[in-house]
Amino acid sequence: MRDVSAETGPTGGRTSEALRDAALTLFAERGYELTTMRHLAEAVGIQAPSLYNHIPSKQALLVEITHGTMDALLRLLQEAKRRAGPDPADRLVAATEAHVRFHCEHRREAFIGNREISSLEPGPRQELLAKRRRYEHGFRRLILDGARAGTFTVRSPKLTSFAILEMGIGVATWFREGGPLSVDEVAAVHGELALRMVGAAPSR
Amino acid sequence: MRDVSAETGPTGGRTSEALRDAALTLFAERGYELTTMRHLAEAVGIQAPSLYNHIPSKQALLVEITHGTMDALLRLLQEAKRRAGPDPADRLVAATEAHVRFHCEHRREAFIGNREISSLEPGPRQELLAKRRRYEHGFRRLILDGARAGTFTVRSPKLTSFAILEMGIGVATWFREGGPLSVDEVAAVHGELALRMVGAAPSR
Amino acid sequence: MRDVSAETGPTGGRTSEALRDAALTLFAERGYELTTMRHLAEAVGIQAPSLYNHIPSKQALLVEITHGTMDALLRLLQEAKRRAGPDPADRLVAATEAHVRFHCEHRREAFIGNREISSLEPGPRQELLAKRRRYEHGFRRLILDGARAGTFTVRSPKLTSFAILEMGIGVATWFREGGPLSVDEVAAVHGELALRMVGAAPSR
Amino acid sequence: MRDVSAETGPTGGRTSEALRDAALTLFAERGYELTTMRHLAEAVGIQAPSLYNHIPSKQALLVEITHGTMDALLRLLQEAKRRAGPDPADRLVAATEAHVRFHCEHRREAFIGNREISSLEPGPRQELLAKRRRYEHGFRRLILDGARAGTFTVRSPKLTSFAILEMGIGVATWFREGGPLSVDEVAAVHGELALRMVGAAPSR
DNA sequence: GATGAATGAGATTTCATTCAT
DNA sequence: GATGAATGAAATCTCATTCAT
Repeated sequence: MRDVSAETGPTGGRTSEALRDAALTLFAERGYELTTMRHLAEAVGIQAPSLYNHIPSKQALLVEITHGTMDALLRLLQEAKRRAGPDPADRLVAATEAHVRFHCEHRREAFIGNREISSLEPGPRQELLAKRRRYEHGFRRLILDGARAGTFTVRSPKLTSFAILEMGIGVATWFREGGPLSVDEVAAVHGELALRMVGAAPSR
Repeated sequence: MRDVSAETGPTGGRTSEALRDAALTLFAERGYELTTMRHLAEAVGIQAPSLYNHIPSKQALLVEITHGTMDALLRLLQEAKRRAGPDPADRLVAATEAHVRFHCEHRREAFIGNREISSLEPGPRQELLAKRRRYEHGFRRLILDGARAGTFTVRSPKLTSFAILEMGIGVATWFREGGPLSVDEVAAVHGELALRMVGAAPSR
Repeated sequence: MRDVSAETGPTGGRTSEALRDAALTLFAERGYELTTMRHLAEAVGIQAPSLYNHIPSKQALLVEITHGTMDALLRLLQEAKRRAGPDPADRLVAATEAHVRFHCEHRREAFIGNREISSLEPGPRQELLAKRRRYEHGFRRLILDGARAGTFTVRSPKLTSFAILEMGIGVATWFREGGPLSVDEVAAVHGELALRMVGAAPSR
Repeated sequence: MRDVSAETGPTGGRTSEALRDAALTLFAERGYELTTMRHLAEAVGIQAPSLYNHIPSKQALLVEITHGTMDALLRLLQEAKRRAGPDPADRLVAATEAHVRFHCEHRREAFIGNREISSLEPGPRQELLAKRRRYEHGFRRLILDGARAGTFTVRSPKLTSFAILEMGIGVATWFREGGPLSVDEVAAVHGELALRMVGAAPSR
């Protein structure tokens, strides 16, 4: 499950890890703007200026989190497609489940990646939005492929892929590990919802 | 469609209205924290301190926007139910369409209402979250009613209502008046998606 | 007892009187700087800008209070001397009692007149300090006269007059009408203390 | 004579000391409200925000000064009693002289401690007033003891202790080191005045 | 006499960041 | 790696006062 922070970079010390974790929690809870360097420093047990031994800036921390998250999602999407085989329905379910799973298992990352886009500086923001578009296009292609094959019936592939992604993103808002619903259950429900949305649910 | 700004308060002058509008645009674009009083003042054409002749504080502006929005949604939901008659499918479609319509027509309000919850102070935040829960419960009840009547088949009413709401909320992110899709189209697509999600779509 | 506000000027309306009274109370309680025009306006039941129909500025209000107070004290001192006759002891007692009486009966004025000197602008401040010096010199002369006549024995006429005045000023801090001590009692005690201080107390 | 600044706190650096000194001078001269952080910073030779490396707030600076002063006075009173031995007259003179000495040698502290009470926030203000009451009670007890022993004759112990304290406080207003009167002289005069006030002055 | 709206000046404080140690 | 001190920029908000109505 260390996927996301895999490319953290050179600084892999204890404190650097703790800092990243603190940032995830604090950015998710209070938001990027309201999280101060002092908050982060306190969470790690050092003084604020010492943070600069671990990161170049507060913005860099956000960039790393948001881009790391988006990169992980893109990777997961490719992986799901590869594993799922040729059947359009199988592929859509696999992709949807991977999407939802990530939003359960990396709630904070996902939450930040969606809420704090406007806190990114123009450069990183544009790049992130580009990645998001790539990600969405990946889903839309799945839908279009199924439609062309006659397996899916969709009125608007674009709206449908938006809807599938969006409802998965929403999971990060409320999902709680150890809550009434397991990751598997949520993923399965969303997989079936996606199938229904494209008109390919097994007749009951 | 003036529902949202109905409870703007006593100061109904030209400037007060302009201020509210500026806040909607700026809060939506740059976020609450990054919008300064000076930005708002410039948008209205007065000096920053003069804003305090119209609002007691920046936070009050946010509270009014977020709560006004949530109140409007709650009203719209009741209205949709009343108008739709007794059929569960009709009711769900009406509610979903109203939900989506609002998120198209009041993009800024909806966007702020979802993104800036963490910028609210504890009191108003808790109250807003309570209203959101009430809203979601209203949708879930529609689904439960349809399921009990045998019209709907759902694995998880809760997840399903979450998903329907979430995908509607997402619309506020990308919808653009005058874009390729009209409000009616988006609402219709979402209505059908909702129907499919509860297993009640007309066989094709 | 309207002595103090005798030279209030042309504006003698209901509101103007109420304003002066409110200023006395508020300046005494919160201090000049911490009393805002809004506070004063609220106390009078109008809006802040309307105050300017009654006074030219906040500072003018303070000037009027402080100078009015000091003028009243100077007048009272002359009056006491005139009434007391030629005996040095009688004169000192009469002056001390008048001093103390005023600080009981015009607590707020006296308090402000002493505490807010530094809130006066340079011009009025210097003038007020000059009046205070004149007032003190008046007392010192009483002591010097008694000393020259052999009635009083004092090590330092200056320090003694300072001390007598200062202890009277202190009364404004704690005296409360209707409290355990009457004005007459306080005045009598201070009169005797003054006499003792100059070594002219009746042998007991 | 370093009593007052004894509890300056952790930051004992050059700047912190200079800041405290600047605050004493400026608060005494212009008053707390009219002294800005910028004034303080200029006096110390740094930028205003840098002050917050040394103190948590402007108010904290005032609290430290006023409470430090009152604590010092309470200590000095105990000390004077201890040193003076059992004779009531000796004890009263010792306490009065200590009181006056402090007001000569720590004019700024004493002045601020008396004038800026209303600038304190409610909590610290109440605590300070409580300390002042304790201090006054200490003096009053001296007088009551002497009266009970038959050494003193006083009409009102309360008024008398008020008067003795008040006249000492007044010294802080005008005393100037290097002026015509030395600390010793002023203290001696006040000691004798106190003795006369309680009717215990040596027959001349 | 009163007021709503506006304003210029300014105050305290926060914050990300730098730097010498 | 860590820190205390410092800083420039800036933010929200207060305040006395003005003015047209």
